[in-house]
Amino acid sequence: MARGLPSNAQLADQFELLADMLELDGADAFRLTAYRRAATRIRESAVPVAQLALDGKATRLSGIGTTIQNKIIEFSETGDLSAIAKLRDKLPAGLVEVMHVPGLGPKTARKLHSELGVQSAADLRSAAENGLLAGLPGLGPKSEEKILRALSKPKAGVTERGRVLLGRVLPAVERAVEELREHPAAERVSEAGSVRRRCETVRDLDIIATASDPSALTTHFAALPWVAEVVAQGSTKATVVSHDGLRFDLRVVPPESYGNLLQHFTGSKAHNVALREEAVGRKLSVSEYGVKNAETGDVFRAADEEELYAFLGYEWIPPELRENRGELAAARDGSLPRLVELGDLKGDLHSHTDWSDGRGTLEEMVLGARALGRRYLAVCDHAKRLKDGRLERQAEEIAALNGRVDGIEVLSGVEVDIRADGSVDVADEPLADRAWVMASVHSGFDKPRAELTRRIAAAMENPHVDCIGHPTGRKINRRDSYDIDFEALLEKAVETGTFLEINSQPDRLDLIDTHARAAAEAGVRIVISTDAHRVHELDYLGLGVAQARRGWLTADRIVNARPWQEVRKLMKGP
DNA sequence: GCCGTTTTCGGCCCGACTGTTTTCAGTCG
Repeated sequence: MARGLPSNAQLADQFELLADMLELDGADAFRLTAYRRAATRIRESAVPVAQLALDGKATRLSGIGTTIQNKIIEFSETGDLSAIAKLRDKLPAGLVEVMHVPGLGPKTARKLHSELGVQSAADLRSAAENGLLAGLPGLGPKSEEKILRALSKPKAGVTERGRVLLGRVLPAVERAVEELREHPAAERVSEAGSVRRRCETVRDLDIIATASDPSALTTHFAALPWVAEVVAQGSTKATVVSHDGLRFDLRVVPPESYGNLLQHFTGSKAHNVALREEAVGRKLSVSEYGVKNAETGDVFRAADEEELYAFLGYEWIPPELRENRGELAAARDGSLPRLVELGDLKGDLHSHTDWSDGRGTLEEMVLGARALGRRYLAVCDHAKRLKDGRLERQAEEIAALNGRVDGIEVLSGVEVDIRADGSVDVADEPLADRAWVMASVHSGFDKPRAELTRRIAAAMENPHVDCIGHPTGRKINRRDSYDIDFEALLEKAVETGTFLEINSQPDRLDLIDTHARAAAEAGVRIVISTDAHRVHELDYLGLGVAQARRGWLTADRIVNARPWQEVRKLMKGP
């Protein structure tokens, strides 16, 4: 892999900047859409798009044609885009931040520039404070006030603040849906929005319902015991905030268009836009209220999403796939994957106990796993905490536990550290005695790409290492992935027969969806495991399954969708 | 700028809300 190429994120940022500046310049709106769509495609790609472009293969990604491919090459080789440089001569660079102030857009930003000479957010603030805005055509005192309010909020709308981990909100939204279903006026109730798509973080929680008495349901909702604040409440819509700061939106909709509305409010936006674009080609106009035939004027309303997708010529698409990453084409030709489900998983291959940094005892963890229906549990305490014979003593205790606990098999696993030189912190012989070995990087995250890649590849070469734990090391909202040549590691994983983990911890979910998909396509087998450190964390497995589903994974790619005896056959030879 | 179940040219999602307007432009999701 060539060194010093721009990352996908850097490329995506360039094209978004280019689109913003073109928009300020008054360019054709469809060009902007094209650049923004390409930016998304690049950002979500699991492989380095700069390299793809240099190889002439970036045009294989939908939304990237030769013009954009050439711009990727230009940026990769020169570190700059002449198209952006040209626009910088025409427009002050600070105008982009003006345009991003909530409530403002390109047109208003341009007007502020031409009429008042505003060149930056700072200029905008002083213009507003001096009362200069209200005098402009199209703007009034309310706009001025709104702009000042937006500017006083530090970086509103730019940061990831306000997004909450899926693992935190999922129990809350499931409880809310349950409580609504219990009400006599409720008919159908479903989560919607990003939580239904199982995005790793979400902002608001959307719920869609039908009811015999809509206002009775919204009233019931606003009065639930966990509600701290009722932001808005009408007969068909209510917005509330829970005591722990989660914002819920309930919409009660007519039963005959429940399918249209649930589909619309589940999104994603990109999925809906693509769906509607495809429909336009067949003279159908799709909205949340129905599908209108442009020629006959007939409106099709769907009580179910299945009917809606079928009417438009698709299989029903699982919400986790609705990100405009090829699901529409697959649903049209009947080639959607049959996604893995929580019920497919037979065991959990990564857990900790109080032998290392876990909080539960060996027995508590095992009984907890059994209670959740797991048929096996690998205990993978950190090797560095199992020195001086403790590794062997734990194995004896695990054997004893297997003797007296029925219904679950306890595997004597271990989690070893991958050292800087790629070796692991347990010698071959004791490692060979363990039934299951996870190897993870726990230090030196900021080392250069080549070094980290070599390091993990070396661990994969170890004949006792079965699976790489949390392969990219990211922590959501806290730490980026470490810099690795992911493609090279996929090749190495296939070559050595090493599995990769989807770690189900709410702030890890590592591999992420796009990486997991690329791994499976490359032929790598995936382990979905909890990395549980306490009994209740054994329940996180569903989060890992959700991430796997977002990565298009089927049960046959998942190692622990098999009984332990079959897993052993997939593992590296003795 | 991209793309092809009608297209290599001529299209490109849809509706609500806001603030400013007397019929609409801009912004947002």
